[in-house]
Parts: sequence; structure tokens; C-alpha cells
Amino acid sequence: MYALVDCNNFYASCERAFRPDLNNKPIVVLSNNDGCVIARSREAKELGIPMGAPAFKNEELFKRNGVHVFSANFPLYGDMSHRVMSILSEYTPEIEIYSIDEAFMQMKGMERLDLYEYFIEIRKKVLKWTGIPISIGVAKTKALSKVANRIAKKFPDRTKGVYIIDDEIKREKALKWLDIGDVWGVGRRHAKRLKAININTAYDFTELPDTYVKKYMTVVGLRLKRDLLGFPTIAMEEAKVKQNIATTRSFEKDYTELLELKERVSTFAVVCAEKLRDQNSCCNSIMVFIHTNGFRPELPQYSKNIVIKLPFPTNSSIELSKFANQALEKIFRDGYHYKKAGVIVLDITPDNPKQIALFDNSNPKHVPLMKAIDFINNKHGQHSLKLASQDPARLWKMKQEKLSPRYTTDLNDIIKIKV
DNA sequence: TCTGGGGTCCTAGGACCC
DNA sequence: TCTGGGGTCCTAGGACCC
Repeated sequence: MYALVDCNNFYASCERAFRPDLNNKPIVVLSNNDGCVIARSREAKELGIPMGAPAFKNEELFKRNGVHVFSANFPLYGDMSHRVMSILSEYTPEIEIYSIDEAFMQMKGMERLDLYEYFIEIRKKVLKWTGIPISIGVAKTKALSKVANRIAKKFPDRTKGVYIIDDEIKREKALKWLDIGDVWGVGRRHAKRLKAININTAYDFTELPDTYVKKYMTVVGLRLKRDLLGFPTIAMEEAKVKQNIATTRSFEKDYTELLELKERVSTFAVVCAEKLRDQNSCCNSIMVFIHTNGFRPELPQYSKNIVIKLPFPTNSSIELSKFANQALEKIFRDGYHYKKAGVIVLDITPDNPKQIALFDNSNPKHVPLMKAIDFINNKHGQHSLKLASQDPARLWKMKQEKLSPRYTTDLNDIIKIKV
């Protein structure tokens, strides 16, 4: 059996874990720059606040209903995620961390356990140790465990947050209940096409001929169909190094000068380099893009990206910053109001062993230098040391007016208890 | 005034090889 | 009249996930 464990309203729950006064109150968490709603507590969902709603369009609604608004605090969410996952890891040797708030657990060899009781216990422990409520779906395949998880979430009172699909009757009933658009792996496009031919539920989908599924949804759709039928087809995946790493941001205001953009791009490249070193990788290509603000159609629009093939594989902040700025100079045009930029490192290869170029003119001194920089930044706080091409004052330059403390990752922010 | 950020996989078609 | 067969690599675009 597979279990899918999913944290309920994860970001909102993280904020609430340290603010018990917000129990049963509506909470929303905003994206970077305090832009859009990216998480809602149950109470906020019940107020009809849609996912992705721009914050500035909903200020009235927030105020009227006493909604507690938070800027995204990713260091907090990342750390809380880590805590939840490490508890789950104690209950099975085979776990796949699928996203910041979800994990698949394979329960091979545990057939004789009372799985319902087992997961109820896990749920209690996670709640007690972290303050995060979770829902758990269990079934014969990964896709079906996703379905079971939806049922656990939808009917918390009846399921106590754990639902198991363990026979054919439950499987059929669940699939007939689930709207096709809510099936894992069926997005907006496929849902629309399927509904047009009167395929409305997950069950209808499993009745389609293989040839049709293959034609319109490729082998991906075919695998999904098999998995929903109860034949394990989508396998557990082991943790892999990333194939692409992106660092991109919208700005808090428009930029018009090349110099301003260079500073941003330099910072993004440095962060990409840090992420590369963190997974012991180098990149062989780098992409830089810039955009004007698409929400202001009255202004002239421009967007462009460029990929540069590097002369040698590297994860040096200095090299990547240099190449990123060379790339930027090639695509920058005067006379536009830029709102967003990003750096993406591609063609990622291992740091060791490293394939060196025949005439490799990379500077070998960068390796110990980066080690020293990482050491210092780890010890004295992220980005204590920066390149001179970066703004010494600020890292992201984002609007973050409702930021909560970093309760679990910064000693200065640790929670205070009255005595 | 103000609208996020970060990933994966698959396929078709073009360019090239012998 | 009539013009082969078998490959690889790369890229862009589409679809999906959280």
C-alpha cells in the first residue's frame, strides 16, 4: 500500500502554529511582493477568497472579515516541512518527499498492521510535535492514494483525517465521486477536452479506451489510467539532484536602467550558484530573462531570454555572476520599464567527478574561496558575505509588510513565553 | 500603486550522421 | 516512370505538479 500524507493549508497552518490566538480565524498567506494569495486557512476558503487572488483587489474583503494577512515566510515553511518529513520518516523506510507539504510513504511489508490505527497515530504525533494538521490517504497505488487523500480532507469528521481505499467497492465509489478535473495529472486543458466528450469523473476516465488516452494524453495519461485501475504503474521516486535551478523575482517597482538590472541579475546568479553548490553540482549553461509588466498594456512591452553555453562547468558565484551579466547586456534594451528578471542554470552535471574542458581556463582558486564563503554565511547568517556587484543592503528588495518572525531558524526570532 | 515562484516529463520536427 | 534505411541529438512547445 501507498500513503499520501498532505499538510492541511500548509503555509497558513505554519503561521498558526506559533499564533494559537489565530485558531478558527481566517488566515491568508501572500506570494513574494505581497502579490497574490497563495495559501488560505479553512475559514478564509469559506469566505470565498480564491487561490491566486491579487491582494490589492481584496483589501476590503480582508478588512471586513478580520482576515489575518501574512507575507510569505519561506524559511519558516521550509523548516516546518523538514520537521514534519522527519517524523514521517520514522514510520517507513520508503518515503518520497513530493513537495514542501506532501510525501508518499510506501508501506511494503507492513500488511499485517492495522493501517488505520497506524496512520491515526502518525497524525496525532505530527500534530503534537509540530502543530501542523495533516490528512492521509492510503491505497494500492500512488494515484489512488491521492484520491483517498482528497476524501480524508473533504470529510474530516467521518474519516478523522485518514481514509483507506482497500477494496474494489471503495475504489469504484471514490472514482465515481471524484471530478475529472481534480484527478492528479489531469490539468485544466485535459479536463476541458474530457468533459467535452462527457467524461466527467475519474471513473469515466478509467473506462476510456487505451488508444484514445494515449493519443491525447501520451503515455503519461496511460500510466495514470493503469494506476487508477489499481495496477501500480507510477513508481516511487528517489531524491535526485535538480536538472534546472531558477532564481527569479518580480520587482517592487519598475527598473529602467541597465545598472539596476545588473545588480538584480548578479544577486540571482549568486543564489543559483549557492543552490548548485548545495547539491554538489555545476552548470554548463545559464539562461537570463527580463520582462516588462504585462499588467500595464499601455506601456511598450518587451520580454526576452537568452541561453549562454559556458566554456567550462562551474558553480562559482563569481563566474556565474559574470556570465549572467554578459547575457543580460545582450538582451537589455533601453526605454522599457522592467518588472521581472530571472536567472536559470541548466545542463547540470556533478561537481565531482567533473568533466573539464581541454583548454579549461576556470580559476581553481574559486573552489576553496566558495567553500570559505559558504562556511562564513552558514555561521554568520545567509549573505553576510556578498559580491561587490550585489547591493550590500538588501537581498530580494521585496514588499513584505506582514512578515512573521523566523521562529525556528533564527535565534533572535525565537518565540517568547511570558513568565 | 498593486497581479508569485519553482519544478518535471513527453513529443514532434529539424538537423545531422553513416 | 523511377531517388533508401537507419540512427542520434537538440529544441520548442505543451502539458502537468506544488
